Amino acid sequence: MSVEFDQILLVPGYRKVAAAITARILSRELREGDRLPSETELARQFGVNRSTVREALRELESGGLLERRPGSKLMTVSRPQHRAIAKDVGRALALHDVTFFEVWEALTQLEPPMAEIAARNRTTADLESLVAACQRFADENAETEKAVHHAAEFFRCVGRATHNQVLGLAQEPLLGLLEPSLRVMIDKVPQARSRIAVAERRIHEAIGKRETEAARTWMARHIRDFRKGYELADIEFDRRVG
Amino acid sequence: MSVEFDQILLVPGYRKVAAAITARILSRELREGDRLPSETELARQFGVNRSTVREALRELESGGLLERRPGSKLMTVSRPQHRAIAKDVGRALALHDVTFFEVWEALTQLEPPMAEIAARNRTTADLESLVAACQRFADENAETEKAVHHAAEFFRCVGRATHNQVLGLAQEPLLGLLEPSLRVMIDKVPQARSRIAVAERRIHEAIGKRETEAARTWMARHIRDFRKGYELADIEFDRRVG
DNA sequence: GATGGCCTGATTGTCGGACAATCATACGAT
DNA sequence: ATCGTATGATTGTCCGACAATCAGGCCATC
Repeated sequence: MSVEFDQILLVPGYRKVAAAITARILSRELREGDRLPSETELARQFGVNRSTVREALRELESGGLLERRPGSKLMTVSRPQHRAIAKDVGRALALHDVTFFEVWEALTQLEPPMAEIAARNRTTADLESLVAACQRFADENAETEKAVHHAAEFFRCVGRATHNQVLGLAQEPLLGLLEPSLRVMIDKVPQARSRIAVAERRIHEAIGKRETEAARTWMARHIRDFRKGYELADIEFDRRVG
Repeated sequence: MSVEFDQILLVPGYRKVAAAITARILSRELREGDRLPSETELARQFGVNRSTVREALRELESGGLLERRPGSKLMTVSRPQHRAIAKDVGRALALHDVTFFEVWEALTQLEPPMAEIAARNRTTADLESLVAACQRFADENAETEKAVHHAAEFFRCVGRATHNQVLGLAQEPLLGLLEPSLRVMIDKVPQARSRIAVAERRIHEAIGKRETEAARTWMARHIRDFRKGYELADIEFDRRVG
């Protein structure tokens, strides 16, 4: 007869403290903008040393659950912003040796439906920011850095226009990986800038007129163009990003 | 004439240390499995106190870049695992008051293409684990908890079968949110279990025969069924998840 | 030779106390 | 009302300390 014991795990104090505060935030007892007690006070309440509290705070801080308003020492509860989350995800993907192809394939699947949904759900304000983003790309695409940034920003506007936070967030890490990919391609392909500008215009026009099918189609074409760009720039498709 | 100064930001030491180590990991100087020097040694190298190093380590640890093999004190470099990342993302979405509908809509857009890609790229091993997951759901769905878990696990198998890490990771937070949604629905809808079982079988059969269109279609139906389930269970669609 | 016991040094988790720099706020001077 | 100043609170960093645990070597036992 074989006796087996469960692994006994001893959780360090700083993680217990972090878990306790996290639970309070998730249960909404602590709401966004609420100020956390001082470190000394927390140490007193939890009955641990201030150093232990500080280690716990670093965990929450890097998870985005706490933040400090610029130029202030007080820590306030915050909802993790999409960009911050995306940074972590993008980093993870880069470390997993994600290839250009994988990023492109994901964009292929994700973006056209998003354009369609955006065409259905966009508000007037969405449309305005979409047009503005398109305009910014058209106006300031001389510097590689600005061009890349504005191209990604256009996608973000589409994402917001879907009014679906899940889709918006799912897209974000992709854009984080698209930027470096685009950076190495855009200057090698002379016609890239104009093609992007045209595609963006078609897309925002379709979204503006609520033409769902047209929006999807032009977005699909837009993404296909990226692939062509990579081929023209002679970038191997199984090269890893980042 | 207006003079404007950039905001001067003083970065605390623990964040500089964290950034320095992170950079080493992202540049692959530190590779997965490498053991980090001891805290005392790091403190010596960076010329800061051990407490400062520890706060930095907590940041990296919660970001998944460092981990401790169970029952060991040594910290080793690690690539953030998908599940860990997804936990953060799911938490963020929950705090942003994501609704059932948003999760469902995202699944609607994401899963059918994934099934199609899986049908194209799956290996024999993928198919085996897919069949096994399907079987596990069919066999052990009496307990709510197990049923929910196995249902999500089936999606994960499909995700792995796509051989696209980006898609697999994008899907993960959705599953994290699907589980609680499914948990409140599955026991209220008598026919839910059998419908899920049937859909899973159709999907894995299509993937097995590499019938891309059939895989997509059945997956789409599978997701549509979830929506019907919510309606039957009388769950308001704009209720927030979590 | 394999196993287990024992010792030693290294490492982590936690603690207490300390201090400079900065922030928040109230008070007073101009 | 605006600007300085004083005061207390808070954070960032440091130092030193110690128990608990881990890693590895040594040795006796079987």
